[in-house]
Amino acid sequence: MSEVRTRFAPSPTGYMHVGNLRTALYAYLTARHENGTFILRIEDTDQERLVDGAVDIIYDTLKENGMTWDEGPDVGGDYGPYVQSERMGIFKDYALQLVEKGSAYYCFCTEERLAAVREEMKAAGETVGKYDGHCRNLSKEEVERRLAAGEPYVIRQKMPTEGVVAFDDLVYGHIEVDASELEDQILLKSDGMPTYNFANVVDDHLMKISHVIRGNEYLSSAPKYNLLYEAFGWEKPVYIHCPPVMKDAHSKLSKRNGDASYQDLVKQGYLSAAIVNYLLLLGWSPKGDKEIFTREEMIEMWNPAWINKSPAIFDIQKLRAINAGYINRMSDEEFTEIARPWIESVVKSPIELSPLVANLKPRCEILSDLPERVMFIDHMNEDYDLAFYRNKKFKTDESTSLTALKALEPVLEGTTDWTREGVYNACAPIAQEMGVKGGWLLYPLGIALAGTQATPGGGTDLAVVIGKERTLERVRKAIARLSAL
RNA sequence: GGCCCCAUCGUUUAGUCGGUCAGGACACGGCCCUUUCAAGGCCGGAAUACGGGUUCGAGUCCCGUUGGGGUCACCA
Repeated sequence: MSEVRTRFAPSPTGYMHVGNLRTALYAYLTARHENGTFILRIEDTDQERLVDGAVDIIYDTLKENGMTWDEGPDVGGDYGPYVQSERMGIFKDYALQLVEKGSAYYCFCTEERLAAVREEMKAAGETVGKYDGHCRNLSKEEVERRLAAGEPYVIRQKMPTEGVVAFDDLVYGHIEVDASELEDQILLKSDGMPTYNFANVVDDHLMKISHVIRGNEYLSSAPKYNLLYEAFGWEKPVYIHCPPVMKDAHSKLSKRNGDASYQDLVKQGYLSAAIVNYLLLLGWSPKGDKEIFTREEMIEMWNPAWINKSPAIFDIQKLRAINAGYINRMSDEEFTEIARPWIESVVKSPIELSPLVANLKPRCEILSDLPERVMFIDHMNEDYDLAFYRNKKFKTDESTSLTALKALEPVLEGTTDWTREGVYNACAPIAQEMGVKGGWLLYPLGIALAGTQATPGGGTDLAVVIGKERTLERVRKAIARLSAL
């Protein structure tokens, strides 16, 4: 079996949207699973839509996700150049070869004539569409004469007039289309440049691409591609068309609509590994029930035949859950490292992060959840609602909380071992002495220290984090407010 | 509109050659645990778009209907 070579061929037109990234992932995995070659080709022939810096975004995104390419613009390779705009010289010869073989022909029709024909058809109530084949059977002599006269021309692919054209797709199976449906599409434009369809086929062949992996918007043009391979006598690739990633049931996820791109998600605090893991599962599923995988596991189990046929809606909730899964699996050290900048964006006073980590990790699904959770450390809302002290489960209210805090205050003041264990061991026995549950005593402490009901830890945990001085200060303020009721 | 493709819980999916209560995950609800909130554990509600066939038996095969997507450029 010949070598597996796949390519990711994006247009550098802006940010990387997640559908694109998924296609890249699938192409990457297909190559790696077979110990093949993964190629990056930049398709920048649409100068109108080029965006500065977009190529770097492609490089960075792929690199961030460990999707390294073996051949590409920056690393070279035996089949370059890998930037399409640098390959423009090679296509005319291939188009002429096709004319030579009778599979393509010169067309001298002007845009005006084409427009007129379209108008006529419209007027006659016919379906407007295909080129009418006006130049399909020009004599050799006439072609020679008009070329010599310098008339502008394009080269069109000559489609069969009858029968069916078929191709096989790894996910969609055998697809047949009536030859009469196919248009004599332009291969070489009047400026001598190839159309995308033509350049793509020629490039894929020259780069020895064995598996063509792309979005299923190309499904309808696949028969034409196949015909091209046949006309040249080239070996056809395995086609793998992927269904689109949808924003909702009706529209695709797209950057034009301002939908979240990969970069946006990262900015929002999603881990790139989690994003990729989620994308892997969007439209594809492995054998067992497992959902979180290392890159090695992905490569090992990958099978493109398991790609789904129908569109899949991007579900941010599920991404959140996968992200939370990744965070939970991190070591405290790893988590601390990535969480630090998010925490320090709102906590300026020097604090010991370690007592927080164990409590923060399971409470944070995405990193941007962090700031609001630790905000209270430096900026507590002093006017918090005293009704927060009411808790059904612990049978507390403003009055019992005042009692609890008054009991805790001297104990806290007398505690010298200001550690998790030290503070808890000092406070917990009070509950026993008073004959109450731990929650009755300590729930109010959390409210007094944070001014909110959702905190990254219990009352004594918070005390340790904000330090003895602030703890006493806040407890006394709480006692004052509650006494004033 | 022509052509092509698709159709299982709200979402994402499993269901390989038709044959065990249609399984998992997310979300949702409940319970347990508990110094808050989470996390975790347990339990629960939730789907084969519709109509016809074929068959002893269909989510699975066939036809139709409906719904949705894609594509019909000297764009990529």
